Amino acid sequence: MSAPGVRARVRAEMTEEIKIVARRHLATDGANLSLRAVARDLGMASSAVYRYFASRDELLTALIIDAYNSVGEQAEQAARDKTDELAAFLGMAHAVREWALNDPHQWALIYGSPVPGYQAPQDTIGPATRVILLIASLVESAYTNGRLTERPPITGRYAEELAVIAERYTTGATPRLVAAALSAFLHLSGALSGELFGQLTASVEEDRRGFFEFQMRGAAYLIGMTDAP
Amino acid sequence: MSAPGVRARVRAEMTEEIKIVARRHLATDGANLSLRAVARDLGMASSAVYRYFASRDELLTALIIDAYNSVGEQAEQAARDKTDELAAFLGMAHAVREWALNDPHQWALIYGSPVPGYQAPQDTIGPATRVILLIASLVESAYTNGRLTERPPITGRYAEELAVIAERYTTGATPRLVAAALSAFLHLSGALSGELFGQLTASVEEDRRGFFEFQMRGAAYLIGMTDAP
DNA sequence: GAAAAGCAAGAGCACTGCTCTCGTTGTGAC
DNA sequence: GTCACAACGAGAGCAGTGCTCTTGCTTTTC
Repeated sequence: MSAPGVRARVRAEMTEEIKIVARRHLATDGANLSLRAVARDLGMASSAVYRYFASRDELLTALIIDAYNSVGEQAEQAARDKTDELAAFLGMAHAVREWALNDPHQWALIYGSPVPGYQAPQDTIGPATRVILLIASLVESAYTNGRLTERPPITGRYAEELAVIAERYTTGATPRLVAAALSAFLHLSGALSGELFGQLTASVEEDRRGFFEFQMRGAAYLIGMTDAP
Repeated sequence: MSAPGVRARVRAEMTEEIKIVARRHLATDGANLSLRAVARDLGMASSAVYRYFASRDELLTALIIDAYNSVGEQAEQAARDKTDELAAFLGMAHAVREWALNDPHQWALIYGSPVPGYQAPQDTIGPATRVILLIASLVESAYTNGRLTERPPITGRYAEELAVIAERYTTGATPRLVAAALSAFLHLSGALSGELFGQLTASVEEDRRGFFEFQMRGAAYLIGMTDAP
Protein backbone atom coordinates (compact mmCIF):
# COMPACT_ATOMS: atom_id res chain seq x y z
CA MET A 1 0.00 0.00 0.00
CA SER A 2 1.85 3.00 -1.29
CA ALA A 3 1.24 6.40 0.25
CA PRO A 4 -1.04 7.74 -2.49
CA GLY A 5 -3.05 4.53 -2.45
CA VAL A 6 -3.80 2.17 -5.29
CA ARG A 7 -7.05 3.85 -6.16
CA ALA A 8 -5.50 7.30 -6.43
CA ARG A 9 -2.78 6.00 -8.76
CA VAL A 10 -5.28 4.19 -10.96
CA ARG A 11 -7.37 7.32 -11.06
CA ALA A 12 -4.43 9.43 -12.20
CA GLU A 13 -3.57 6.90 -14.90
CA MET A 14 -7.16 6.75 -16.06
CA THR A 15 -7.39 10.54 -16.21
CA GLU A 16 -4.25 10.67 -18.31
CA GLU A 17 -5.50 7.93 -20.61
CA ILE A 18 -8.75 9.75 -21.22
CA LYS A 19 -6.84 12.87 -22.15
CA ILE A 20 -4.60 10.94 -24.53
CA VAL A 21 -7.53 9.40 -26.36
CA ALA A 22 -9.34 12.73 -26.37
CA ARG A 23 -6.29 14.40 -27.93
CA ARG A 24 -6.24 11.72 -30.60
CA HIS A 25 -9.89 12.36 -31.36
CA LEU A 26 -9.21 16.07 -31.44
CA ALA A 27 -6.44 15.58 -33.99
CA THR A 28 -8.64 13.59 -36.35
CA ASP A 29 -12.19 14.83 -35.85
CA GLY A 30 -11.57 18.44 -34.92
CA ALA A 31 -12.86 20.49 -32.05
CA ASN A 32 -16.31 18.92 -31.71
CA LEU A 33 -14.97 16.37 -29.31
CA SER A 34 -17.40 13.57 -28.52
CA LEU A 35 -17.18 12.30 -24.97
CA ARG A 36 -19.11 9.19 -25.93
CA ALA A 37 -16.72 8.38 -28.72
CA VAL A 38 -13.78 8.73 -26.38
CA ALA A 39 -15.51 6.43 -23.90
CA ARG A 40 -16.16 3.89 -26.65
CA ASP A 41 -12.49 3.92 -27.61
CA LEU A 42 -11.61 3.21 -24.02
CA GLY A 43 -14.14 0.39 -23.79
CA MET A 44 -16.09 2.04 -21.03
CA ALA A 45 -19.53 3.52 -20.59
CA SER A 46 -19.87 7.20 -21.35
CA SER A 47 -21.21 7.83 -17.87
CA ALA A 48 -18.01 6.47 -16.37
CA VAL A 49 -15.99 9.30 -17.92
CA TYR A 50 -17.96 11.72 -15.77
CA ARG A 51 -16.21 10.28 -12.73
CA TYR A 52 -13.04 11.90 -14.05
CA PHE A 53 -14.28 15.03 -15.77
CA ALA A 54 -17.44 16.73 -14.60
CA SER A 55 -18.32 17.80 -18.12
CA ARG A 56 -17.08 17.98 -21.66
CA ASP A 57 -15.95 21.52 -20.98
CA GLU A 58 -13.80 20.39 -18.08
CA LEU A 59 -12.08 17.84 -20.29
CA LEU A 60 -11.51 20.53 -22.88
CA THR A 61 -10.05 22.80 -20.21
CA ALA A 62 -7.60 20.10 -19.21
CA LEU A 63 -6.57 19.67 -22.85
CA ILE A 64 -6.21 23.44 -23.24
CA ILE A 65 -3.92 23.71 -20.22
CA ASP A 66 -1.80 20.84 -21.52
CA ALA A 67 -1.61 22.47 -24.93
CA TYR A 68 -0.52 25.81 -23.50
CA ASN A 69 2.20 24.10 -21.50
CA SER A 70 3.25 22.01 -24.48
CA VAL A 71 3.72 24.94 -26.82
CA GLY A 72 5.23 27.01 -24.02
CA GLU A 73 7.80 24.34 -23.29
CA GLN A 74 8.69 23.95 -26.95
CA ALA A 75 9.09 27.73 -27.29
CA GLU A 76 11.25 28.07 -24.19
CA GLN A 77 13.47 25.21 -25.26
CA ALA A 78 14.00 26.72 -28.69
CA ALA A 79 14.90 30.08 -27.19
CA ARG A 80 17.51 28.63 -24.86
CA ASP A 81 21.22 28.77 -25.62
CA LYS A 82 20.93 31.20 -28.48
CA THR A 83 23.70 33.69 -29.17
CA ASP A 84 21.46 36.75 -29.05
CA GLU A 85 17.88 37.76 -28.54
CA LEU A 86 17.09 38.01 -32.24
CA ALA A 87 18.18 34.42 -32.81
CA ALA A 88 16.19 33.35 -29.77
CA PHE A 89 13.09 35.18 -30.98
CA LEU A 90 13.25 33.71 -34.48
CA GLY A 91 14.01 30.23 -33.16
CA MET A 92 11.13 30.50 -30.76
CA ALA A 93 8.78 31.66 -33.50
CA HIS A 94 9.70 28.75 -35.76
CA ALA A 95 9.33 26.31 -32.88
CA VAL A 96 5.83 27.58 -32.19
CA ARG A 97 5.05 27.27 -35.88
CA GLU A 98 6.33 23.70 -36.00
CA TRP A 99 4.25 22.85 -32.96
CA ALA A 100 1.15 24.35 -34.54
CA LEU A 101 1.68 22.65 -37.91
CA ASN A 102 2.18 19.36 -36.14
CA ASP A 103 -1.25 19.56 -34.52
CA PRO A 104 -3.38 22.33 -35.96
CA HIS A 105 -6.39 21.42 -33.87
CA GLN A 106 -4.51 22.00 -30.66
CA TRP A 107 -3.49 25.40 -32.00
CA ALA A 108 -7.10 26.13 -32.83
CA LEU A 109 -8.07 25.00 -29.35
CA ILE A 110 -5.95 27.62 -27.62
CA TYR A 111 -5.54 30.43 -30.15
CA GLY A 112 -8.63 30.00 -32.30
CA SER A 113 -12.16 31.06 -31.62
CA PRO A 114 -13.32 30.02 -28.16
CA VAL A 115 -15.52 26.96 -28.05
CA PRO A 116 -19.15 28.09 -28.00
CA GLY A 117 -20.40 28.67 -24.52
CA TYR A 118 -17.01 27.88 -23.14
CA GLN A 119 -15.61 30.31 -20.61
CA ALA A 120 -11.91 29.93 -19.91
CA PRO A 121 -11.49 29.25 -16.20
CA GLN A 122 -8.80 30.80 -14.04
CA ASP A 123 -6.56 27.73 -14.34
CA THR A 124 -5.80 28.45 -17.96
CA ILE A 125 -4.49 32.00 -17.76
CA GLY A 126 -1.25 30.94 -16.08
CA PRO A 127 -0.04 28.51 -18.77
CA ALA A 128 -1.54 30.79 -21.42
CA THR A 129 0.97 33.52 -20.71
CA ARG A 130 4.11 31.40 -21.04
CA VAL A 131 4.88 32.27 -24.66
CA ILE A 132 4.16 35.95 -24.27
CA LEU A 133 6.20 36.17 -21.09
CA LEU A 134 9.03 34.49 -22.95
CA ILE A 135 8.88 37.14 -25.65
CA ALA A 136 8.77 39.85 -23.01
CA SER A 137 11.86 38.43 -21.33
CA LEU A 138 13.71 38.39 -24.66
CA VAL A 139 12.79 42.00 -25.28
CA GLU A 140 13.87 42.98 -21.79
CA SER A 141 17.13 41.08 -22.15
CA ALA A 142 17.92 42.80 -25.42
CA TYR A 143 17.14 46.12 -23.77
CA THR A 144 19.41 45.61 -20.78
CA ASN A 145 22.16 44.29 -23.06
CA GLY A 146 21.99 47.43 -25.13
CA ARG A 147 20.93 45.54 -28.22
CA LEU A 148 17.58 47.24 -28.68
CA THR A 149 17.12 50.19 -31.00
CA GLU A 150 15.34 53.04 -29.27
CA ARG A 151 11.66 53.42 -30.08
CA PRO A 152 9.52 56.41 -29.17
CA PRO A 153 7.75 56.05 -25.83
CA ILE A 154 4.03 55.41 -25.68
CA THR A 155 1.41 57.50 -23.98
CA GLY A 156 -2.26 57.24 -23.13
CA ARG A 157 -4.36 55.09 -20.90
CA TYR A 158 -3.24 51.78 -22.37
CA ALA A 159 0.33 52.80 -21.57
CA GLU A 160 -0.63 53.09 -17.90
CA GLU A 161 -2.23 49.66 -18.00
CA LEU A 162 0.92 48.23 -19.51
CA ALA A 163 2.98 49.96 -16.82
CA VAL A 164 1.07 47.93 -14.24
CA ILE A 165 1.81 44.76 -16.18
CA ALA A 166 5.48 45.69 -16.47
CA GLU A 167 5.61 46.27 -12.72
CA ARG A 168 3.99 42.95 -11.94
CA TYR A 169 5.57 40.54 -14.38
CA THR A 170 8.99 41.92 -15.34
CA THR A 171 12.11 42.98 -13.50
CA GLY A 172 12.46 46.41 -15.02
CA ALA A 173 10.84 46.65 -18.42
CA THR A 174 9.18 49.82 -19.56
CA PRO A 175 5.57 49.96 -20.78
CA ARG A 176 6.99 50.50 -24.25
CA LEU A 177 8.81 47.17 -24.08
CA VAL A 178 5.72 45.34 -22.86
CA ALA A 179 3.74 46.88 -25.70
CA ALA A 180 6.40 45.73 -28.15
CA ALA A 181 6.32 42.20 -26.76
CA LEU A 182 2.54 42.05 -26.93
CA SER A 183 2.60 43.35 -30.46
CA ALA A 184 5.17 40.79 -31.52
CA PHE A 185 3.15 38.02 -29.94
CA LEU A 186 -0.03 39.09 -31.69
CA HIS A 187 1.85 39.36 -34.96
CA LEU A 188 3.11 35.82 -34.43
CA SER A 189 -0.29 34.42 -33.57
CA GLY A 190 -1.90 36.30 -36.44
CA ALA A 191 0.61 34.97 -38.93
CA LEU A 192 0.12 31.41 -37.74
CA SER A 193 -3.66 31.59 -37.53
CA GLY A 194 -3.69 33.05 -41.02
CA GLU A 195 -1.61 30.17 -42.29
CA LEU A 196 -3.48 27.45 -40.42
CA PHE A 197 -7.01 28.74 -40.86
CA GLY A 198 -6.69 29.15 -44.60
CA GLN A 199 -6.31 32.90 -44.93
CA LEU A 200 -3.20 32.42 -47.05
CA THR A 201 -4.90 30.07 -49.47
CA ALA A 202 -4.16 30.91 -53.10
CA SER A 203 -1.38 33.37 -52.25
CA VAL A 204 1.63 31.82 -50.52
CA GLU A 205 1.34 28.06 -50.86
CA GLU A 206 4.82 26.64 -51.28
CA ASP A 207 7.28 28.62 -49.23
CA ARG A 208 5.19 29.39 -46.20
CA ARG A 209 8.14 28.96 -43.90
CA GLY A 210 10.04 31.64 -45.78
CA PHE A 211 7.11 33.99 -45.66
CA PHE A 212 6.71 33.35 -41.94
CA GLU A 213 10.38 34.11 -41.44
CA PHE A 214 9.90 37.37 -43.34
CA GLN A 215 7.02 38.32 -41.11
CA MET A 216 8.84 37.49 -37.91
CA ARG A 217 11.83 39.52 -39.03
CA GLY A 218 9.42 42.35 -39.59
CA ALA A 219 8.07 41.94 -36.08
CA ALA A 220 11.63 41.90 -34.71
CA TYR A 221 12.40 45.09 -36.59
CA LEU A 222 9.29 46.73 -35.19
CA ILE A 223 10.44 45.82 -31.70
CA GLY A 224 13.88 47.23 -32.38
CA MET A 225 15.71 43.92 -32.25
CA THR A 226 17.19 44.41 -35.68
CA ASP A 227 17.92 47.38 -37.91
CA ALA A 228 17.02 45.78 -41.22
CA PRO A 229 13.28 45.84 -41.84
CA MET B 1 -47.48 37.12 -62.26
CA SER B 2 -44.19 38.98 -62.31
CA ALA B 3 -41.34 37.63 -64.37
CA PRO B 4 -39.57 35.81 -61.56
CA GLY B 5 -42.88 34.24 -60.47
CA VAL B 6 -44.52 34.33 -57.08
CA ARG B 7 -42.88 31.17 -55.88
CA ALA B 8 -39.37 32.35 -56.74
CA ARG B 9 -39.91 35.60 -54.89
CA VAL B 10 -41.27 33.86 -51.81
CA ARG B 11 -38.34 31.50 -51.94
CA ALA B 12 -35.85 34.35 -51.99
CA GLU B 13 -37.60 36.03 -49.09
CA MET B 14 -37.70 32.80 -47.12
CA THR B 15 -34.00 32.18 -47.75
CA GLU B 16 -33.17 35.65 -46.48
CA GLU B 17 -35.38 35.21 -43.43
CA ILE B 18 -33.68 31.96 -42.51
CA LYS B 19 -30.31 33.66 -42.72
CA ILE B 20 -31.49 36.55 -40.56
CA VAL B 21 -32.75 34.25 -37.82
CA ALA B 22 -29.63 32.11 -38.11
CA ARG B 23 -27.45 35.21 -37.69
CA ARG B 24 -29.43 36.12 -34.59
CA HIS B 25 -28.88 32.66 -33.16
CA LEU B 26 -25.21 32.91 -34.02
CA ALA B 27 -24.92 36.17 -32.11
CA THR B 28 -26.44 34.74 -28.97
CA ASP B 29 -25.59 31.05 -28.88
CA GLY B 30 -22.26 31.06 -30.67
CA ALA B 31 -21.00 29.00 -33.54
CA ASN B 32 -22.82 25.75 -32.77
CA LEU B 33 -25.77 26.84 -34.82
CA SER B 34 -28.83 24.65 -34.44
CA LEU B 35 -30.87 24.27 -37.58
CA ARG B 36 -33.79 22.95 -35.60
CA ALA B 37 -33.79 25.94 -33.29
CA VAL B 38 -33.79 28.27 -36.28
CA ALA B 39 -36.70 26.33 -37.76
CA ARG B 40 -38.58 26.55 -34.47
CA ASP B 41 -38.10 30.31 -34.37
CA LEU B 42 -39.56 30.50 -37.85
CA GLY B 43 -42.50 28.31 -36.88
CA MET B 44 -41.68 25.67 -39.45
CA ALA B 45 -40.58 22.06 -39.39
CA SER B 46 -36.85 21.49 -39.36
CA SER B 47 -37.13 19.40 -42.48
CA ALA B 48 -38.57 22.35 -44.36
CA VAL B 49 -35.35 24.30 -43.92
CA TYR B 50 -33.63 21.67 -46.02
CA ARG B 51 -35.63 22.91 -48.99
CA TYR B 52 -33.53 26.08 -48.83
CA PHE B 53 -30.17 24.87 -47.57
CA ALA B 54 -28.99 21.36 -48.32
CA SER B 55 -27.17 21.13 -44.99
CA ARG B 56 -26.12 23.05 -41.94
CA ASP B 57 -22.75 23.60 -43.60
CA GLU B 58 -24.39 25.20 -46.61
CA LEU B 59 -26.26 27.61 -44.35
CA LEU B 60 -23.00 28.40 -42.58
CA THR B 61 -21.32 29.02 -45.93
CA ALA B 62 -24.02 31.51 -46.87
CA LEU B 63 -23.54 33.29 -43.55
CA ILE B 64 -19.77 33.32 -44.05
CA ILE B 65 -20.04 34.88 -47.50
CA ASP B 66 -22.41 37.53 -46.15
CA ALA B 67 -20.04 38.24 -43.27
CA TYR B 68 -17.05 38.64 -45.59
CA ASN B 69 -19.00 41.04 -47.74
CA SER B 70 -20.29 42.91 -44.72
CA VAL B 71 -16.88 43.53 -43.20
CA GLY B 72 -15.42 44.20 -46.64
CA GLU B 73 -18.04 46.82 -47.36
CA GLN B 74 -17.53 48.50 -44.01
CA ALA B 75 -13.76 48.54 -44.54
CA GLU B 76 -14.01 49.97 -48.05
CA GLN B 77 -16.41 52.66 -46.94
CA ALA B 78 -14.14 53.72 -44.12
CA ALA B 79 -11.15 53.93 -46.45
CA ARG B 80 -12.96 56.14 -48.96
CA ASP B 81 -12.42 59.88 -49.12
CA LYS B 82 -9.44 59.95 -46.82
CA THR B 83 -6.71 62.51 -47.29
CA ASP B 84 -3.88 60.01 -47.54
CA GLU B 85 -3.22 56.30 -47.41
CA LEU B 86 -2.19 56.27 -43.77
CA ALA B 87 -5.48 57.83 -42.74
CA ALA B 88 -7.32 55.37 -44.96
CA PHE B 89 -5.44 52.43 -43.48
CA LEU B 90 -6.07 53.47 -39.89
CA GLY B 91 -9.71 54.30 -40.59
CA MET B 92 -10.16 50.96 -42.30
CA ALA B 93 -8.56 49.12 -39.38
CA HIS B 94 -10.80 50.80 -36.84
CA ALA B 95 -13.84 50.10 -39.00
CA VAL B 96 -12.98 46.42 -39.12
CA ARG B 97 -12.48 46.46 -35.36
CA GLU B 98 -15.86 48.11 -34.81
CA TRP B 99 -17.48 45.55 -37.05
CA ALA B 100 -15.85 42.70 -35.15
CA LEU B 101 -16.70 44.10 -31.72
CA ASN B 102 -20.26 44.57 -32.83
CA ASP B 103 -20.65 40.89 -33.64
CA PRO B 104 -17.76 38.80 -32.36
CA HIS B 105 -19.30 35.53 -33.49
CA GLN B 106 -19.34 36.64 -37.09
CA TRP B 107 -15.67 37.56 -36.75
CA ALA B 108 -14.99 34.12 -35.30
CA LEU B 109 -16.95 32.59 -38.15
CA ILE B 110 -14.67 34.02 -40.82
CA TYR B 111 -11.34 34.63 -39.09
CA GLY B 112 -11.44 32.12 -36.26
CA SER B 113 -10.76 28.43 -36.34
CA PRO B 114 -12.62 26.70 -39.15
CA VAL B 115 -15.76 24.89 -38.13
CA PRO B 116 -14.90 21.21 -37.60
CA GLY B 117 -15.27 19.21 -40.73
CA TYR B 118 -16.14 22.30 -42.64
CA GLN B 119 -14.28 22.85 -45.89
CA ALA B 120 -14.58 26.35 -47.28
CA PRO B 121 -16.06 26.08 -50.77
CA GLN B 122 -14.84 28.07 -53.75
CA ASP B 123 -17.63 30.64 -53.37
CA THR B 124 -16.07 32.07 -50.24
CA ILE B 125 -12.58 32.93 -51.45
CA GLY B 126 -13.79 35.83 -53.56
CA PRO B 127 -15.47 37.81 -50.77
CA ALA B 128 -12.74 36.66 -48.39
CA THR B 129 -10.10 38.68 -50.20
CA ARG B 130 -11.89 42.03 -50.14
CA VAL B 131 -10.19 43.43 -47.05
CA ILE B 132 -6.75 42.26 -48.01
CA LEU B 133 -7.12 43.56 -51.56
CA LEU B 134 -8.18 46.88 -50.08
CA ILE B 135 -5.00 47.01 -48.02
CA ALA B 136 -2.97 46.08 -51.07
CA SER B 137 -4.56 48.88 -53.07
CA LEU B 138 -3.73 51.36 -50.31
CA VAL B 139 -0.13 50.23 -50.28
CA GLU B 140 0.09 50.45 -54.04
CA SER B 141 -1.50 53.90 -54.03
CA ALA B 142 0.97 55.15 -51.45
CA TYR B 143 3.77 53.70 -53.55
CA THR B 144 2.73 55.35 -56.80
CA ASN B 145 2.11 58.65 -54.99
CA GLY B 146 5.63 58.57 -53.62
CA ARG B 147 4.45 58.38 -50.05
CA LEU B 148 5.99 55.04 -49.22
CA THR B 149 9.37 54.76 -47.52
CA GLU B 150 11.63 52.39 -49.36
CA ARG B 151 11.98 48.92 -47.83
CA PRO B 152 14.57 46.33 -48.83
CA PRO B 153 13.35 43.95 -51.54
CA ILE B 154 12.49 40.39 -50.69
CA THR B 155 13.98 37.25 -52.16
CA GLY B 156 13.32 33.55 -52.05
CA ARG B 157 10.63 31.25 -53.24
CA TYR B 158 7.79 33.01 -51.43
CA ALA B 159 8.81 36.19 -53.21
CA GLU B 160 8.21 34.46 -56.54
CA GLU B 161 4.80 33.29 -55.38
CA LEU B 162 3.94 36.81 -54.36
CA ALA B 163 5.13 38.07 -57.75
CA VAL B 164 2.47 35.90 -59.35
CA ILE B 165 -0.14 37.36 -57.01
CA ALA B 166 1.05 40.88 -57.76
CA GLU B 167 0.78 40.18 -61.48
CA ARG B 168 -2.73 38.78 -61.18
CA TYR B 169 -4.42 41.10 -58.69
CA THR B 170 -2.67 44.46 -58.84
CA THR B 171 -1.90 47.01 -61.51
CA GLY B 172 1.79 47.32 -60.86
CA ALA B 173 2.70 46.39 -57.31
CA THR B 174 5.97 44.68 -56.53
CA PRO B 175 6.19 41.42 -54.58
CA ARG B 176 7.57 43.49 -51.71
CA LEU B 177 4.41 45.55 -51.60
CA VAL B 178 2.16 42.50 -51.67
CA ALA B 179 4.18 40.99 -48.84
CA ALA B 180 3.78 44.21 -46.87
CA ALA B 181 0.03 44.23 -47.45
CA LEU B 182 -0.30 40.59 -46.39
CA SER B 183 1.78 41.25 -43.32
CA ALA B 184 -0.32 44.25 -42.36
CA PHE B 185 -3.50 42.24 -42.83
CA LEU B 186 -2.24 39.40 -40.65
CA HIS B 187 -1.13 41.89 -38.04
CA LEU B 188 -4.62 43.37 -38.09
CA SER B 189 -6.38 40.04 -37.84
CA GLY B 190 -3.97 38.87 -35.15
CA ALA B 191 -4.57 41.97 -33.07
CA LEU B 192 -8.32 41.62 -33.35
CA SER B 193 -8.41 37.89 -32.74
CA GLY B 194 -6.21 38.42 -29.71
CA GLU B 195 -8.59 41.01 -28.38
CA LEU B 196 -11.76 39.09 -29.17
CA PHE B 197 -10.61 35.62 -28.23
CA GLY B 198 -9.36 36.65 -24.83
CA GLN B 199 -5.60 36.71 -25.38
CA LEU B 200 -5.41 40.23 -23.96
CA THR B 201 -7.26 39.33 -20.77
CA ALA B 202 -5.57 40.72 -17.66
CA SER B 203 -3.22 42.97 -19.62
CA VAL B 204 -4.94 45.69 -21.62
CA GLU B 205 -8.53 45.88 -20.45
CA GLU B 206 -9.62 49.51 -20.52
CA ASP B 207 -8.02 51.27 -23.44
CA ARG B 208 -8.07 48.54 -26.02
CA ARG B 209 -8.86 50.96 -28.76
CA GLY B 210 -5.71 52.92 -27.96
CA PHE B 211 -3.61 49.78 -27.94
CA PHE B 212 -5.11 48.69 -31.22
CA GLU B 213 -4.26 52.08 -32.70
CA PHE B 214 -0.70 51.66 -31.46
CA GLN B 215 -0.45 48.29 -33.13
CA MET B 216 -1.88 49.48 -36.43
CA ARG B 217 0.52 52.42 -36.46
CA GLY B 218 3.26 49.88 -35.97
CA ALA B 219 1.99 47.89 -38.92
CA ALA B 220 1.84 51.06 -41.00
CA TYR B 221 5.42 51.86 -40.07
CA LEU B 222 6.51 48.37 -41.03
CA ILE B 223 4.90 48.85 -44.42
CA GLY B 224 6.62 52.19 -44.86
CA MET B 225 3.48 54.30 -44.71
CA THR B 226 4.83 56.41 -41.88
CA ASP B 227 8.27 57.26 -40.55
CA ALA B 228 7.40 57.25 -36.87
CA PRO B 229 7.38 53.74 -35.44
C1' DG C 1 -15.64 -6.28 10.41
C1' DA C 2 -18.88 -2.46 9.46
C1' DA C 3 -19.69 2.04 7.39
C1' DA C 4 -18.47 5.23 3.90
C1' DA C 5 -16.84 6.67 -0.24
C1' DG C 6 -15.37 5.74 -5.09
C1' DC C 7 -16.46 3.55 -9.22
C1' DA C 8 -18.58 1.33 -13.61
C1' DA C 9 -22.60 0.30 -16.14
C1' DG C 10 -27.10 0.88 -17.98
C1' DA C 11 -31.36 3.21 -18.79
C1' DG C 12 -33.31 7.38 -19.87
C1' DC C 13 -34.13 12.47 -21.18
C1' DA C 14 -33.83 16.14 -24.26
C1' DC C 15 -31.46 17.59 -27.95
C1' DT C 16 -28.97 17.45 -32.65
C1' DG C 17 -28.38 16.80 -38.21
C1' DC C 18 -30.45 14.57 -41.69
C1' DT C 19 -33.62 11.40 -44.59
C1' DC C 20 -37.88 9.67 -46.21
C1' DT C 21 -42.64 9.67 -47.05
C1' DC C 22 -46.99 11.76 -47.74
C1' DG C 23 -50.33 15.03 -48.82
C1' DT C 24 -50.81 19.88 -50.82
C1' DT C 25 -50.10 23.72 -53.89
C1' DG C 26 -48.20 26.66 -57.39
C1' DT C 27 -46.39 26.31 -62.49
C1' DG C 28 -45.78 25.59 -67.34
C1' DA C 29 -47.27 22.94 -71.53
C1' DC C 30 -50.95 21.65 -74.31
C1' DG D 1 -59.13 25.16 -69.02
C1' DT D 2 -56.85 20.79 -67.90
C1' DC D 3 -53.25 18.04 -66.30
C1' DA D 4 -48.77 16.36 -65.32
C1' DC D 5 -44.92 17.83 -62.62
C1' DA D 6 -41.97 20.01 -59.67
C1' DA D 7 -41.66 22.57 -55.41
C1' DC D 8 -43.11 22.65 -50.81
C1' DG D 9 -44.36 21.89 -45.64
C1' DA D 10 -45.06 18.64 -42.10
C1' DG D 11 -44.29 14.57 -39.58
C1' DA D 12 -42.05 10.33 -38.32
C1' DG D 13 -37.89 8.17 -37.75
C1' DC D 14 -32.69 7.09 -37.37
C1' DA D 15 -28.35 7.56 -35.34
C1' DG D 16 -25.83 10.36 -32.72
C1' DT D 17 -24.86 13.83 -28.70
C1' DG D 18 -24.20 15.71 -23.40
C1' DC D 19 -25.66 14.68 -19.15
C1' DT D 20 -28.31 12.55 -14.99
C1' DC D 21 -29.93 9.01 -12.06
C1' DT D 22 -30.17 4.56 -10.20
C1' DT D 23 -28.21 0.11 -9.21
C1' DG D 24 -24.85 -2.93 -7.92
C1' DC D 25 -19.86 -3.66 -6.75
C1' DT D 26 -15.17 -2.64 -4.83
C1' DT D 27 -11.92 -0.15 -2.26
C1' DT D 28 -10.80 2.68 1.54
C1' DT D 29 -11.47 4.22 6.29
C1' DC D 30 -12.71 3.86 10.98
